[in-house]
Amino acid sequence: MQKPPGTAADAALCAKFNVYDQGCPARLVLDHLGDKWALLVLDRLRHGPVRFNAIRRDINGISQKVLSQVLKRLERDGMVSRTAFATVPVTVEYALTDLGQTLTARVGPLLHWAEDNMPQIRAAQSAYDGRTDSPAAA
Amino acid sequence: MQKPPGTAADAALCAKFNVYDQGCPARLVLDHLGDKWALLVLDRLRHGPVRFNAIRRDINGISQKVLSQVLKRLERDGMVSRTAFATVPVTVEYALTDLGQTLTARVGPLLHWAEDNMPQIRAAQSAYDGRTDSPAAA
DNA sequence: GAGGGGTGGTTACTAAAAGAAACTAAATGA
DNA sequence: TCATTTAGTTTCTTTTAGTAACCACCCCTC
Repeated sequence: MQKPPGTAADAALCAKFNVYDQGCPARLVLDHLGDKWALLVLDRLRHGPVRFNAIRRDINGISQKVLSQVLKRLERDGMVSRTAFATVPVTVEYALTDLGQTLTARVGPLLHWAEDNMPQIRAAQSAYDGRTDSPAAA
Repeated sequence: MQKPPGTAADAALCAKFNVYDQGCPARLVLDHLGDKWALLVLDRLRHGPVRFNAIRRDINGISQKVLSQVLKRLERDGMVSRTAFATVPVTVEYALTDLGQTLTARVGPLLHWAEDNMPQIRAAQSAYDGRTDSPAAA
């Protein structure tokens, strides 16, 4: 056993910008960002404008309802623009705004990280599940 | 009105690593990453080891249950290490693993982005809510 | 020696969200 | 005539998230 850790004084490091605070506006944005679908949608739009059903087909498993909700939220937050074309049937195109592009630049690395580190994650999971004291080892 | 957009050919750009695919292992990780609490916990651990109740106090609004679940998941995925000390009462310390640190390096910018771009987001929300055709303008 | 507080959780209950499937409506193609 | 396309909405069911209470353990004060 190691010796007990230092208890306090590190909380001060998180005082400048309180994403940790419930009332902080940044927390409201995080609520939208902390959503796997939103992350995927943002990344899907990275290469240019995409139509509703194209996104739906590409992001395997997303429902129409959720996609509709996510897009509406992202549009409201100014990250995505919605453009309707007078075709028949109507064509709706979603694209990243300038703001959305600066965000997506930070979302991409996160998604790539998951892809690049799958072996380590898999190994960690196996090790964890194989541990005698793990909940998985019943 | 603009002219209709190009329909296909852009789907191929997303073919190399399919985070978009339901079965893809990276998608499973994304399911954990796409969680506001996980993002906050990872960021909270950035400055060094922290104890359970310290995280709980700092991350305003998180419940014990959720924190417990998130930490367990992050530990299983090999991003966080859990160390119990033989103090009384028992002290449990959570810290980022090397893997977790490479991830947190990408999570931080995302959180900072939210903090830095709040004015733009607020403005976009006001503009959206004030639009005559917006759902908020009933 | 009876409370009050701190440690790190788990368990039950409930409120909110996600997911599946059907439906809208107008027009095109078979 | 019927299926398909467009972009969604509506309804219903299942899953998840969150709230609150409780557990055991020990220290300290009163």
